[in-house]
Amino acid sequence: MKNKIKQLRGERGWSQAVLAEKLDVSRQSVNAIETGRYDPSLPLAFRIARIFGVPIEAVFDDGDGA
Amino acid sequence: MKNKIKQLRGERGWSQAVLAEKLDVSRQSVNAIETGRYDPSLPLAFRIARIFGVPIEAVFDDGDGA
DNA sequence: CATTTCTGTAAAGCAACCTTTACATATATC
DNA sequence: GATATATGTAAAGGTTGCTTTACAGAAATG
Repeated sequence: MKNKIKQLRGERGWSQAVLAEKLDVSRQSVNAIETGRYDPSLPLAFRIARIFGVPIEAVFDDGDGA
Repeated sequence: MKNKIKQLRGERGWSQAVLAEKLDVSRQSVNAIETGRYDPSLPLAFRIARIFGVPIEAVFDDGDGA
């Protein structure tokens, strides 16, 4: 599952640590999700999308079926 | 995390077993998600939304922050 | 060059998701 | 009443998500 977290985060000038704090998760979780090591849970995906102010589909992309 | 799977499924006349087959998961998983015992993974949430032809936010609702 | 900030990754452990097998109940149709 | 379909739930086990602690390299700043 691809995502645009790095891009959205960069546009706002937030470090991984800052985003992690806003999301109430560890910095390692942000890094792991951003680098594609694993996908976030659905509740966390909602928080991520809401913090960036966009729909979930604007952050995550399963190509066509992952 | 609340969801409208039961409603969307009912509108289409699909049983839990039929939906499970379309999603490629077990019937028990569909039941557990539908009855709120746990949330689907993000990839599964994408498949669910796509099968119903609606955005993820139209199926799932975390109230305001779960 | 020294220090700080940011990022990437690893290991160990707990919690959540999802599976298979199995049983119980309800409703419908014969 | 018997059979079939639909739903709800449980237990055990594997996989994935997320944590804490820890180390290392890259990039900025003094």
